[in-house]
Amino acid sequence: MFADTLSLPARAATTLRATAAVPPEGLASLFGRQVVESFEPGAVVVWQGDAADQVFEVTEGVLRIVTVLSDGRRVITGFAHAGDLMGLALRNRQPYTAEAVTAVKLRRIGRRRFQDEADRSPELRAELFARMCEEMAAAQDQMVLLGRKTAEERVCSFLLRMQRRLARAGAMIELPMTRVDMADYLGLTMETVSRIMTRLAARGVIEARGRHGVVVRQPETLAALAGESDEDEADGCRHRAVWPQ
Amino acid sequence: MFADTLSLPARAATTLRATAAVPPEGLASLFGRQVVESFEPGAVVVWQGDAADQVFEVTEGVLRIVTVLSDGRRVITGFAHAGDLMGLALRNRQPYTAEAVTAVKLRRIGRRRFQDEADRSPELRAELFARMCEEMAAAQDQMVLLGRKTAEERVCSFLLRMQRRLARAGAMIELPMTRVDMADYLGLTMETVSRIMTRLAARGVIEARGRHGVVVRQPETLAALAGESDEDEADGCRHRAVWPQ
DNA sequence: CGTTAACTTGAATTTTGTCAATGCCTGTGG
DNA sequence: CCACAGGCATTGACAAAATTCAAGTTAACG
Repeated sequence: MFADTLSLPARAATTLRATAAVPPEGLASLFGRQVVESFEPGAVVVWQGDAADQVFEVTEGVLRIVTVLSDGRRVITGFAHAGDLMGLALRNRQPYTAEAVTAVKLRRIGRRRFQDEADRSPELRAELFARMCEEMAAAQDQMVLLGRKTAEERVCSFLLRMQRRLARAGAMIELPMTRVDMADYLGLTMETVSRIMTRLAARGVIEARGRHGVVVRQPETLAALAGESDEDEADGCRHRAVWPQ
Repeated sequence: MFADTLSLPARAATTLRATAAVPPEGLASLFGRQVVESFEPGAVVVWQGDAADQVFEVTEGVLRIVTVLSDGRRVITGFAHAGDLMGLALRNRQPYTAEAVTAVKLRRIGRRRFQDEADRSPELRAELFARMCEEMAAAQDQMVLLGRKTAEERVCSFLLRMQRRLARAGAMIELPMTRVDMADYLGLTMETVSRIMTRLAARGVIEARGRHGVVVRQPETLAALAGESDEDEADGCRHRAVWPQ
């Protein structure tokens, strides 16, 4: 069953998501039968600590995935856009709160129903597996960003990711979240994010279009500043793994 | 198939790992048939960028999962202990290098073989799913740590995790990795880690036993300093999610 | 028992955070 | 359609946390 999934190229799941509205027996058809729910900006979809007995598919808009420490410090571990799933890592309790950043439409399905369907459909399992791999890869990237990147690199990485997600080079990037959201996602403060955005604009790397719009004027510069030059295939000192015995 | 897995309590997978040496038709029996390979401390098991066509099970010792940025900055995204799997998030290329911290014994299995077995065995799929959920939960925690915790909280969280992993309260914790490894895992410098460890020892919270041994003298203090007081069920302002329509 | 890498400790520096004031979108209501 | 309000964002000055650089120590290994 996993076979088809496992042989996909590393980022293929992204494509998979893009075309998810069409295919026959996977996630799309499963969620397609569910009622669409709507949330106003700021509305909470699930609370940290609640029973985690649902899986969600975002149909429209953007969610923020938030964890709050006891003293109020806030961490955003991710944003969920149209086509993204939430609640895959099924546990008894929600480890985070999910809030609507923009107006959001989504579908939900109960854990039981979801697992029954997964039991039955190899296609669904394959998609599910691909999504989980994708999510783990994203988490990996985020740990690198938070662990070792400078404030500037973090902001540039973020802009780059958003651009890739929206896929149209040269077009305007829509950043629906506030500066505080960006800061809590990047492990910075609002002020630092703001300063860096201003500086990037002053240098002509980006151009601000109101508060939530950005046009990337110098994609190469942005990529260089993001410290993502060659992360994935850096130097030449790489060898095959040794197989002892 | 996922049914049994999905109804496990949030952290049950940890228990699952502990007993993994026994059960009938899951991961253990799959890897049990493979040859055991040995690695010296410092040896590389897989290189970042290599083909990712293997899944590994650590039998003995500790691995560090390392990502290196082009300019040499190093991030450790995790440590793999006995019983842990590596390479679950199958992609075309390894997103990280895995190195032996201590002497390591492990078993490996080819991706193809692994997926065939997963196709066949519901038990294996359930375990696999549980492991992936566990890994995602750990990644989530790490993003919180790296995103918003102070240096002291990071070190204390780390000590606490290590203690939980080794499970015996009051007993000595073995920290096989170097201070640099800890620093690269916690998003700090070696010096900062060292200073904090010294300070904790001076305050009597922990007691150093050589370079790689630590006894926790005041577990409650350590937990408080780790900022993990109630993360998961903080304040009282929590309500059920609203179901519009 | 000596060597050496790993660790500790201290002082200076840097980055980022904090606090506070100002400015500017955006959406509401006149 | 325009004015206004209020949240959101920017900007500046200062403070703090952590890093960097530079010696010293020490533990672990042969």
